[in-house]
Amino acid sequence: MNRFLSHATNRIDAKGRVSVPSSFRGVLAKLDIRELYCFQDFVFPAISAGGPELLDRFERQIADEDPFSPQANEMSLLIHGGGVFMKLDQEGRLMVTDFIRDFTGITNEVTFVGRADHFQLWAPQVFQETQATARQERRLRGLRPG
Amino acid sequence: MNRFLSHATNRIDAKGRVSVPSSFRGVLAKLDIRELYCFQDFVFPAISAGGPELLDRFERQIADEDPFSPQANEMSLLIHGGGVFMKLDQEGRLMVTDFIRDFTGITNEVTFVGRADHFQLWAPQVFQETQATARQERRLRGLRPG
DNA sequence: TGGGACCATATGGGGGTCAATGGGATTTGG
DNA sequence: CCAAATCCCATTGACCCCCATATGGTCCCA
Repeated sequence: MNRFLSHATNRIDAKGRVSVPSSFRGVLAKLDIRELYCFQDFVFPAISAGGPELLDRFERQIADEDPFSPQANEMSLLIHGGGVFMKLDQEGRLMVTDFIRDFTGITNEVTFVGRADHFQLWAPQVFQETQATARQERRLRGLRPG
Repeated sequence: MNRFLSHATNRIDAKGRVSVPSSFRGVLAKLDIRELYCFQDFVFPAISAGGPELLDRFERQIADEDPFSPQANEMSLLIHGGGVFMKLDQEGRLMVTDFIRDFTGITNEVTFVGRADHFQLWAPQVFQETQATARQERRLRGLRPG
């Protein structure tokens, strides 16, 4: 598989680490991603993680604007100030830093959620509720496929 | 890493010093920056800090305009009158002067914010709020990439 | 078909290394 | 000569390499 799919919840250990699901690590290996660009999502209280080209894409978007404009300044505040590169340890674990905890509300467990070209880190209960809400809204709009 | 990313909050000690995050110091070393050019940001209540070439870039921009124009005059007022050079001590700490405190509202703690080619000093709560607002505006503009 | 060998993943923790912080001692500048 | 800035060292705590254990699943063979 070459994209991130499904979701799984893992425990954070006493040192603040959590295992990234094996299937996600497999995708990372296949895409040759050794360092994760992680940023605070613009819409949900979740951390999004993907390859460095994700940041490149954002920066190209900034470069298309006047570099001194408030909009460019604001965008940089989010993708640079709200983003960071992280690495997995040898066992494929990730440190759950305050950068992640403060923004997501994660405490003891992490729900990993596949999003095709990247994946996200959620507080389990927040993910449950948000997904349920999204499903509900979709049903109300009558856009449910199938 | 060769650019300033992410954010971190450090305490100001009894002598008014604060540690610059290790990752930022690493970038400074890699870019061979020994002296910081610090200036009052044009958009946000934050101090921006980077290498001397930052000032050079601003001055070149002034030089491209009519030197007696109001715009050039105004720009000089900001980058010269609102700027200063600073150095880190041996442990990588920075004196938090009134120049910094008055403009940012910083008192006990400093949030360091990466901005790719420079970094900023914010009052922690002001940063939180400004970033949240930026995220909100981005959402309203419907410009979410990805 | 049931038991057991084998394997992969998740989890736990020891111990070294490095960064953040605190504070005494010394120097510098007005 | 005094106050502030800087140097230097000690302490604490966080992170990371490395190895051990737990847990659950699959495959093979009797």
